Amino acid sequence: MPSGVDKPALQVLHCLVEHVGPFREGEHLFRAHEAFGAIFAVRGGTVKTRLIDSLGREQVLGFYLPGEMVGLNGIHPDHYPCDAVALDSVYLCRFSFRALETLAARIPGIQQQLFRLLSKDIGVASLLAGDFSADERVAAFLVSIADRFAARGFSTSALHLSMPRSDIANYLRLAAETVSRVLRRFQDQGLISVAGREVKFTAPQALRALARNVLTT
Amino acid sequence: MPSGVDKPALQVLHCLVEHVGPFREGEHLFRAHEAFGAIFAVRGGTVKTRLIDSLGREQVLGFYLPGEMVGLNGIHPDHYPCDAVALDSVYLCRFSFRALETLAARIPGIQQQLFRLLSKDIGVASLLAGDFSADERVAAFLVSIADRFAARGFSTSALHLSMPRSDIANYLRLAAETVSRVLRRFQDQGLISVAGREVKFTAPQALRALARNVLTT
DNA sequence: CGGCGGCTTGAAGGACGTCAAGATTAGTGG
DNA sequence: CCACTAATCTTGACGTCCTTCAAGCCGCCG
Repeated sequence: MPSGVDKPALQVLHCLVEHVGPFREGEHLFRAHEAFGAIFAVRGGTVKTRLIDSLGREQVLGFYLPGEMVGLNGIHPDHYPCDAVALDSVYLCRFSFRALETLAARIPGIQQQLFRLLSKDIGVASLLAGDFSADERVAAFLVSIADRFAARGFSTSALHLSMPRSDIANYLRLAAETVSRVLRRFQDQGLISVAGREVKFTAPQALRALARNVLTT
Repeated sequence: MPSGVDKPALQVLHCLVEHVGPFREGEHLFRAHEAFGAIFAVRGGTVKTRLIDSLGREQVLGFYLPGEMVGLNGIHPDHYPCDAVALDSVYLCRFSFRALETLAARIPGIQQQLFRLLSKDIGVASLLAGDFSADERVAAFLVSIADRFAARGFSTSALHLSMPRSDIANYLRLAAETVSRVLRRFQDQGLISVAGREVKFTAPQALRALARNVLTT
């Protein structure tokens, strides 16, 4: 996770880490309003975060792939601001935040890294914030997932979506039918090839061009 | 600003504070990509933050009223991620961030406060993130501005919008014409009374009911 | 095999954007 | 004090993108 942390610091870190899992599809890592106690690094599987509003409607906030951190946004009010749900079999590293925080006071690298991760989460919301077309949103979503997998060494030409269309649609603030139609059109245009949740990139440049407006904002 | 900071700490703070201004309408507090050096507290006037994308289009990110902090989101990459522009005559307190950061290492209250302010900025984006109707967005905008003024002791029944319709529309991801139409309809429905940039709240409960879905997310 | 949930596809309707033209206001100089 | 200009704001007509509603399809598991 941190690049600028020396060896003794890493050894202290190991004391804080706890391997947990597996969580099965639909199980909760934590729930909204629970006391904030830890942040999690995904080792395997996929996690979605979501919020249920007063009318019972779900709002998908984000997806977390292997190598990414979940739960950071609970720091402020000392309780988690959303649910975290496993989308398939999920394995995690659990970091006790109390210990991490006191550690941060002693090792400047840690504190900076926390600030960095926090700030990064602010920027991610921009995928939703702008007034983008359905095409741009879906393209940006695919590119974003692909890039994050690629950063962890997975294939760059194909990927598996572990979430249903309805979750993608909800996350992108579109109707599930619209996502379906856009994927179909992308396939007809030769940009991708879709079979259920398996996606192959046949014209990655064109897809990236569509996504550019969204992701560079 | 901080409630849990004792008196000697406040005295140190005074050394970091520098009164600046006035900035006139259209003047920049800072610009995107500039080196990050300070955060600002608004003493008087209104500030908007915005981003100009590669195609030259403006994206309004937020408005800052007296008593609020601008520039926090520049912490991570060590340069400001957006422009900050005065909407009228603006007076500020300038906090050198380097000094603030070293101070934070010694006084735990400060560090917590910084984390708190950072996390708060994450949540604000939710006004834009959801798929809300134009009515809900405009209502939420008005309520949000009114509440923030109220928190500083200003009138709760009326307010002055210091930004043009186009900025409101851009911020809410709507067309300026739509904002105009919604305000007109709100007035026809007896919710508010609009005269240019002056807004009176004639049925605050009803307006708040409209905004609820947006703000409680 | 039969049912169920997720995915796809089509048709109709609505919400908002765009375009274009006025109305109002503020600011400026005579 | 008044006329003139230039933004800003409003209002209307029309088009478009996306949602909604409804039905059919596919794969999976009992």
